[in-house]
This record gives sequence, C-alpha cells and structure tokens, in this order.
Amino acid sequence: MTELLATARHQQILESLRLNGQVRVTALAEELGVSEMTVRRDLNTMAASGSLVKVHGGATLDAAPTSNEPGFAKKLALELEEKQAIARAAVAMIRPGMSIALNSGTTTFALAGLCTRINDLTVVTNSPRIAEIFYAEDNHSQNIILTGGIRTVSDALVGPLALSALGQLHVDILFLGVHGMTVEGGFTTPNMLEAQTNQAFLKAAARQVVVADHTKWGVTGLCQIAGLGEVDALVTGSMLEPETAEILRQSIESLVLA
Amino acid sequence: MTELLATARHQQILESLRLNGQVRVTALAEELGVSEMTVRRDLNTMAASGSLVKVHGGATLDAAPTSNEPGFAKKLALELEEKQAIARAAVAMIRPGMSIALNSGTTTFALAGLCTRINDLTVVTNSPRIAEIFYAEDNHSQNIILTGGIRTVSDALVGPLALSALGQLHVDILFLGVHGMTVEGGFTTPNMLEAQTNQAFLKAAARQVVVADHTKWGVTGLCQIAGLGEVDALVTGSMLEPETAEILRQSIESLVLA
DNA sequence: TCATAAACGAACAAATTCGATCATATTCTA
DNA sequence: TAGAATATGATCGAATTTGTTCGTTTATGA
Repeated sequence: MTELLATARHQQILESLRLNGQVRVTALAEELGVSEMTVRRDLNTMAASGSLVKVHGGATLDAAPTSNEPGFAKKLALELEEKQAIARAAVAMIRPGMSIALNSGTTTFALAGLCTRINDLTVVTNSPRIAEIFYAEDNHSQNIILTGGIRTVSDALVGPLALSALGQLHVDILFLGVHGMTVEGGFTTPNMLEAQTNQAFLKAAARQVVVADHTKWGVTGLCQIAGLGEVDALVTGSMLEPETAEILRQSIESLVLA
Repeated sequence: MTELLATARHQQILESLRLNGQVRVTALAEELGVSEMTVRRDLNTMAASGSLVKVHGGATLDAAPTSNEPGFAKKLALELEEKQAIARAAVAMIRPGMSIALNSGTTTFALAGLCTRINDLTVVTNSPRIAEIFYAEDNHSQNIILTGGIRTVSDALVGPLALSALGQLHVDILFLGVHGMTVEGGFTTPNMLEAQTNQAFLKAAARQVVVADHTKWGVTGLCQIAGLGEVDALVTGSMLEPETAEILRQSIESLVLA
C-alpha cells in the first residue's frame, strides 16, 4: 500500500465512517498502514473540527440520533444571558388574556419559558419545541395553538399548511426571532420557507415585535422577512453599539435595550 | 459481526426499545454479544441520561419525554405485545413512495416506530409525539407533515386548524387508532374534537385501516367516528373472540388478525 | 407467608484503549 | 545543504471498559 498523505487519510477515515457508521482505532491503523497513535491523532484533529465524534475505541458520526437537533442546544447557550434579558423585557409587554404568537427561534424559546405562568394566554407558534414547553406546564387556562406544516432543521413548521393556518388567525402581539438584520436588508433568515412563514406571522399580528440579540446586527440571511421600518418594536441587548442603536431608532418606532 | 463501540451499542438498544417498547437484559446481552453486566451498565448510564427508564429485568421507554401525560406510557404498556403485532401486520401494507396518515394513539405510535426506515414515505399525523419519532430518525427521504391545531390530553392536535389542514391533503392509506368499537356504535372515541378530526382523516384517505387491539371491542366512547362498514380494513389481535370476528367479518371488507 | 429462581450490583481482575513524552523520519524553508 | 518545522512511531503508566464471581434483592407462585 502506498503511503497516504495526512489529508487523504482523513478523507478515507470519513469515507469508512459514512459507510459503516463507526470506525475503530485498531482497524483503521491496520487498514491505513499507520500506527494507532497516528490514527488517534487524526481522530483528535477531526473531532476538533467537528467532522466526527470520538468515543472510546474509535469514533462515530455526529449522529446524536435520539437527542435530535444538536445545534439547537448549542445555539441556545450562545448569548444565553442576553437572550434571557431580552425575554424578560419582552414578557413585560404581555398581559393576561392576550393572544400572542412566537415563531421558531432560540430567543422566542427563552421567552416561551417565561410565559407559561401567565393566565388566560393564547399562544400561536410554529415550533413544536415551544409548544412542548406549554404542554409540559399544563396550565389549563392557556390555549396553545400549533400551526401545521413540515418541520425545518431549525424546528420550524413551514409550508402551505403553516401559511393556511396563520391566515386564519389573528393575535395581539407577535414576537419574531430573526437570524440577521441590517439597514439595507432589514430582517432576514437563511431559510426561504421560514421567511415566507414569518411574513404570514407578521400579517397575523396587530403588533409586531422583533426579539434579537446584538450579534444579529450586521448579519444578512438569504431571504428578507421585512424591512426595518415594517415592525413596531425591536427588543435587543444593551451591548448594542450606540451608533447602531441610533440607526435603528430612526427606522423603528420603539427600540428596547434589555 | 464486527465489534460494536459502546456508543453504537447504546444506539442499538435505543432502536430496539423504540421498536418493541421494552428491552430485556438477557435478550440484549445475547443480541449484542456482551455480558449481562455490560448491558446493565449500559442501561444505567442511559437511564442516568434520561433516555430510558430501568425496570426489573430490563428497561422501557421514558414514561414521558417531557414529563407530562402520565397516561400515555401506561396505555402504551397495556397490551404491548398485541399492539406490536398489529403494527407489524399494518406496516406490511405500506410500500416505499406511499403517503400515509396516522392519527394520535398508542397503536399508531407503535406503527410509526416501524415506519422510520421506509424510504420515500410521506406521513401525515396530528400527533406531535409521532412526528417526533420521525424527526429523531432524520431520514431525509421522508416527508413528515404535522397538522396544526390545539393539543388534547391524548396528544392529538384537533380543532379548526387540524380540519383545515386535513381538508387540503390526500393520502393513500390512513391508519386509524380508536378507543372503542361495537356493532351499533361503530368506531368511537371519548373526545368530541378528536372524533371530528378523525372523520377528516377518513375523508382524506383513499384507503381506511383501523388498528385496534381486542380490548377495544365492546367499548363505546362518547362520539362516533364512523360505522363499522365505513372503513376498508381492520387490523386487530388474534385473541379476538371467534364470534366477534365473525360479526366483524360481516361488516368489514378485510379483517386481519395479527 | 414462604420458597425458589431470576435479576441485581458491588468488587475484583483482565484486557483494551488512551495520551503524554520522547525518539526518529520526512518535508519545508532559507 | 543546514536547520526548522512537522509528521510519525514507540514506550509506558493511567484510565476505561468488560467479564466473572458472589452475596443481596426482587418477583412470583405455591
């Protein structure tokens, strides 16, 4: 067997991994004609770059077949404190008896956790994960409405069913999580179907509130949901740069720094 | 059989658990080619991480992944073997490329667990719990459509949104779980909204298959879903009494005893 | 209630795997 | 070509995993 370059070896390890679902250090060492130590080093670097997960004896794909959506927990941890602060500021806008809408997102997820004790609340969401929070709480004075549809990787129900459902509903306040916002691009998301669904959310709400941490500023996703001036309020973190805040204030009626 | 990594073993245990609803230490030890002690240790770590619940002799599915709905796990355990047999008989009716519908119920839940590997399958369901099974499997050739609506205590999405969604869809086969069936009452359920939703399911399907274990016979719920003769097939357990089977055969085109 | 068999888990032993470290070989750069 | 940087191999003690034994606990039927 000819000597393989390190990167070629990595390639081959990945291939074997995809083929068998798992690889063992000992088997790879023999297969590739290198020492076990080298294989371990390879696996370490590849694990560091996230292309596989090391386990005792070898490595597996990042599968995480049971705990689905590994990215979600990670995203939720990002800027967690800020998200919590934003959620606290947003929940102050809600009164018992209101109907609200929450699209799928980590910030709206955090907000949902603060809403379970509000009596006589109606919640419309396209996120099974958010709906689950309310189901678990089991507050019988609350009405949880899940839109239908097909689920995207970011836990959002989208598509014709979601649009049709949102077309039949009207809520007092929408809290909209977004992926990016810029002056030119407005509020954006990388997923076209989610953008469409979020637009339906906007139409269904009397008052539109975007919730987004400061890292979203300057980010542009593939699809625009709305222009900056098309929403009623923006709740974001207090570490937003002053110049940015000034720009936003010119476009948006109400800017809340949590 | 190549040696399995510890994590791969855990995955296999989970799969077996989802498939059968329960696992036994002795059976797993033989199946996986490891000692019983190792299986126990696996179950312990998996129980600690919350992915299953240990019981004497083996393990079962988590009572409730998100802690609510204590009745569901209990119902699932009831007549478990019969439900599994019914599910196996029902899954034989499904071909790759088909679109199927599953209403909310423990028998349809068991059936869903057997469907995750069928390629090119479209599944319509009003049960977030059933949808979750498919999400976790992450088979990208499958299309999972969740109807919208309000969730009942038995994990069914119902109401105008569910009806509207089902009005827009057409599937090849509906597998319908019911709460009771009698000659006079037909197929029934205790929840009026679920009855209405299930009727919408019936309308949306080219072929209607009721799945029900033998204990459902003689039970009458508050609301009728359909008369006995209004469905195309009934899959039920083989311990159904012969006289009952005879009566059913007179009304239903196809009676399958699993 | 008691007896019995199965299941359990603690403890120990054996085998395997891991990674830190150092020596050697190869490649890159000046 | 010399020297540096990098990649690889080898060694060995530590950590992990697995199997076995054996006393204890649990389930079940008489």
